[in-house]
Amino acid sequence: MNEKCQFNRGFKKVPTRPNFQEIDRKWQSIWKKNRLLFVTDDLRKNAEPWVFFDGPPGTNGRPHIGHMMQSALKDVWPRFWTMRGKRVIRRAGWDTHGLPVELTAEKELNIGTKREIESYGVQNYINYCRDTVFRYKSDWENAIRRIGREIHLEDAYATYQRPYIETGWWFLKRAWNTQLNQNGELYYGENEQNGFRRLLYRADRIMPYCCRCGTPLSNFEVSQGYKTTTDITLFVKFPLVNQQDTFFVAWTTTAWTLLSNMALAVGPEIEYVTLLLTQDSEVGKKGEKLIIAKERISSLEKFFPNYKIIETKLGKEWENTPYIPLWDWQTKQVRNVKQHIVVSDTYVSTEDGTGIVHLAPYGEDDLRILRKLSIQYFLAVNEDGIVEDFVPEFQKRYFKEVNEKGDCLLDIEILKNLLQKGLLLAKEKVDHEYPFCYRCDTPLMYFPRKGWFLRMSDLRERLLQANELIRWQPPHIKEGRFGNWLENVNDWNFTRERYWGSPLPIWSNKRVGDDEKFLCIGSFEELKRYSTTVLEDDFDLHKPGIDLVELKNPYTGELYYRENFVLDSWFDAGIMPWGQWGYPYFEGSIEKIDGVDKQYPADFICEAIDQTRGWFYTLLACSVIYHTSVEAENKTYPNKKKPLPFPSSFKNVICTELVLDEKGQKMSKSKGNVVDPLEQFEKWGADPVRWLFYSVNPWTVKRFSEDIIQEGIQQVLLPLWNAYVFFTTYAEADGWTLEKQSNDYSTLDAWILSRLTELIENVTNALENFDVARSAQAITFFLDELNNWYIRRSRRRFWKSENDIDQFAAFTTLHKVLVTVTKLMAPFAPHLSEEIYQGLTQSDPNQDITQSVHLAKWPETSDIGKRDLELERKQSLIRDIVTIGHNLRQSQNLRVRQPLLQMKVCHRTEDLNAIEEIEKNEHVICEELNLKRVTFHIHPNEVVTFQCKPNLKTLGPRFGNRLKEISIKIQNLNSEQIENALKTKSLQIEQETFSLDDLLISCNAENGWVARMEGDWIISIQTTLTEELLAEGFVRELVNRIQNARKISNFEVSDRIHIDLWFKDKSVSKLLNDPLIQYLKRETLAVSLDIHTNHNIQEYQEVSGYEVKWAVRKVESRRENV
RNA sequence: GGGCCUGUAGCUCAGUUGGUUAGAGCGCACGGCUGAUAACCGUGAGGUCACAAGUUCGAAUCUUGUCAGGCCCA
Repeated sequence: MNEKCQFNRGFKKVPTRPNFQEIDRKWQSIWKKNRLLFVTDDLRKNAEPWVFFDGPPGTNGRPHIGHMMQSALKDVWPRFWTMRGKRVIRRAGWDTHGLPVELTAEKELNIGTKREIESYGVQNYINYCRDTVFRYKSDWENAIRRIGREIHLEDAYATYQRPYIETGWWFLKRAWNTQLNQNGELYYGENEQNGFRRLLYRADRIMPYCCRCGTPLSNFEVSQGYKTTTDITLFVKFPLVNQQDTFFVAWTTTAWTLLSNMALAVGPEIEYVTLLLTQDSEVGKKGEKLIIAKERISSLEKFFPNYKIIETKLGKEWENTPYIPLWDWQTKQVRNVKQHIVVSDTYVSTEDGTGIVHLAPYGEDDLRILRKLSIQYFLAVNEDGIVEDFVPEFQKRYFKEVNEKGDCLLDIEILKNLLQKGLLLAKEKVDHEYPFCYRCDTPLMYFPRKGWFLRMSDLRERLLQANELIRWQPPHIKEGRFGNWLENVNDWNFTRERYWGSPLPIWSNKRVGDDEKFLCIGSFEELKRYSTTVLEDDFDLHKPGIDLVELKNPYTGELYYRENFVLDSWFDAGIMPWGQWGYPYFEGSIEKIDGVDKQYPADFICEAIDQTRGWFYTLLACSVIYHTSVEAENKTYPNKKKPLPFPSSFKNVICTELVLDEKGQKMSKSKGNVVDPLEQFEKWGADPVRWLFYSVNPWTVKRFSEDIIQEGIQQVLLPLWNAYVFFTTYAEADGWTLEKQSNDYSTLDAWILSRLTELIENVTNALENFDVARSAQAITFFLDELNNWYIRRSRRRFWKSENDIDQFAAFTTLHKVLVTVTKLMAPFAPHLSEEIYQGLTQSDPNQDITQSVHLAKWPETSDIGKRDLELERKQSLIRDIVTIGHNLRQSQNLRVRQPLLQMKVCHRTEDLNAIEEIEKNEHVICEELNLKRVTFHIHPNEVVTFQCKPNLKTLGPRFGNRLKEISIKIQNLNSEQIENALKTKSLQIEQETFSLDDLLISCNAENGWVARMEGDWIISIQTTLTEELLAEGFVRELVNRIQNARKISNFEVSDRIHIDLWFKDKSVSKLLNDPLIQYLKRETLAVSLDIHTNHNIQEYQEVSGYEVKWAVRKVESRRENV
């Protein structure tokens, strides 16, 4: 035993049932008082690092049970690797910026629009946000502590702190300096290289925008405000240039966007037909030609009853065809001539409309195509929703102005205007889902807004390559959800037009067009250098202060003004590997020990699956950018080469799934089925709740059910505790101490130690592979074997007997097993493991915290010895035989307390080795099955006779009408022939060969016996009961009754008793001969026994068919008497 | 509409490159054990492995399709 034994005080019996909550509190306070985590850090100061990143949770709500699953899982591997000697820095972090915080603040301040925020005062608003941030922090800390997660909370990083923000600036400056050309070549430097473009750029992007609130909305906000509305949709005729009376027909659900029509889009491979109208109608005069997609004809025919198709062309053949704008002022608004032409793009479909799409800069795809083709555009409706003055027909109108009937007035007027010009083919009212502002119910407008982007699409290949280096659990995420996302990755718009966030460190000279220049600032020091005003060292980098900072180019003297954005809080999260240390500027406490280079990349992260597009993605994106920037630097400055970082900032990741309620429903406040984690910890204790999360794969959707918690207690935690109670009970009773060890192991000892070796292998292996459920299963299975075979079988060895050495060996074995198991369980059930481990090692963590199980060396197989597979196989043979024996007893209704004379055992292939092995364990079988003896036989005919029936299912198809004849032959086989067939596994009758499948073999025992063939074993048990056997059975029943009486009377296991017995039928006492009386007394620790013959008692109870009454009482305990 | 996942006993889930009769726990029924355990053990009942087709000597497992549920995205 390598555990340090502080002083040998002997073992103390422990309560039969553990109080999990009390154990939690006890150890949490000891760990805290003795600074376990700090001591751990100190001990592992020079050890090889194993890196864990804690994804920063947002602190704008209370932690729920799903977060607790995260905590439970995140806690396992740092503990495991610490025990294996690695240095694992465990530092918590908080995600403190972003919209959720602002929404909380807005709600509480009862403001909602940017204008309201401005009038409340941006500084006040920022202060308020900062205060809300830590509103829930203590709830989080309590929950994390309560579950027993070991992590530095007192030293948590927070994304709003200056060092973290500065890391973001450092990072963006690197992205700014990193430049790529079309061949994928890299350059690194402040000045833009010819033909290269920066990873960082500004562009327009379509945002859902509320023109009343003056705010773009996030996807989440948009999804809350969908409503069904009725809109007028128009089929509009766009006349072709130089082709009289020929029109493209496009369909739109937002008439007002026609004012900004820039182009028409067709699908390149879609077929378009030109229809000739052969009759005047509402849609047009006879002779007019209309171009629509061929597939749409059937749905549009209703508008033009008489037509013929005169031409069919593919979309791409129409490319670049010019058309006449709907209003002539439209041409004047842009300098570029390239507009009002047909373009082709694969996003066009023929599912609705005409297969021709009108493009205006109010849609994501529209803008993408316009930008791709360098088509300049103008906005006829501004961000306030007002039509610009250059539109003479509708100037100053609001785009969603409605009348009493709810019709949109602007749309109607546009309709009328087009009708007048003969450019309207048809109109339809359509119900569809349209997003409204969830705050003020204003219809949203998709509006192009400026924003800053990271050029992720150019880094797609690098992202995919980095992903190759990651091990995903479950594995399908890698190629599936995450891989697909990377394949289709778009540039990352990482800026927001909000207030509470890290500020974008970019300043602009605010000139128009190509003359606009930017300065990207990489640190506070750099900011001070360029600033026109003096910045104090405690200057807050947040808005609004930062907005007021003006920069001056020292060479040109030109002034620069801040780009008014804050950073996406996902960006904050993505730079966490560097941000948590304030890299490269900040020198803090832990990070001095070793910098970011050793704490990168993470060996392990673990978050919920919804992070695929969240933290998992931004972490990878940032690490790829960083990796690329270092590569670019090395290319540009070959003399100063830096080591290339790992392309991904994490190597292994577990994606956890949702935790549902007991019925499989999503937990939600409105349903009232939310489980409060703290309540659960108080109800069950931390370890039982933790175990729930380990027993099922974390990456499958799981239900939170108290039944399963209870199951874990019953199957794992209580069995472990019970084994511990057993050990301490007898160690105390017999004064066994660690000095009385013996390696003189019995077969059973060797067996359980061999099983223990396997357990170590399995648990270690599973944890190394991030497969927590497998390790939990292995532990569960082992504890069952320990309790229900090893301890049950060895019980008597722990009682005081003449053979001290064997008793010592038993104690030594059980002690070793328990110490090892508690170490293996320490990462899962830290409190219970510590409690038991301390009880077993007799150390005192209050004196020396380094004796904690969490600093123990992780068990290795070599600590125990080699696995003995042969021995394990033999033991399982015995258990098989016992099982068959139980089975046979049951079939004859012979309870185990009734002794039987004999069992015959035979192996049907005459496996002498197996038989010999069983023979050695005859006593075990006798005890388990309450038999007088077991005999072993080589020839089955000594045990049973065989009978055989044909298997008609297999023989039928083979023999057809010969079946009857064959069947008779088979039925007439004698026992020896069948036995022979069993041995050789085939049978020859005349010319036909039969396999064992063709025969339904059964066996019969002689009279007074019952037999069964199971697998290769043939077992027979004698069922005849003699007088002596019945008497013995009766006594064993009495023992049982008296033991129960002892228990009911709460006697100690070592208490000596006196027994009184009364029999209704006085002759019964004759059954009890002296050996049986002695047996009865020995088994019940009775020092005396009276059988009353002279009495008159009514309340008898039936035992084995006899009327009996019994009573017990305690007598002075004198152990040496027994 | 697209992508991914799931569907195995009444319930919760295992099932490892395709390979004997598909497993465990809970629950149920019956029986048993108890000088650690108000606990436990044994036995049994309970499965067309969602459905269909295909590949194969052989499919819960591989392929395709259908159905149902979930998640993400549009």
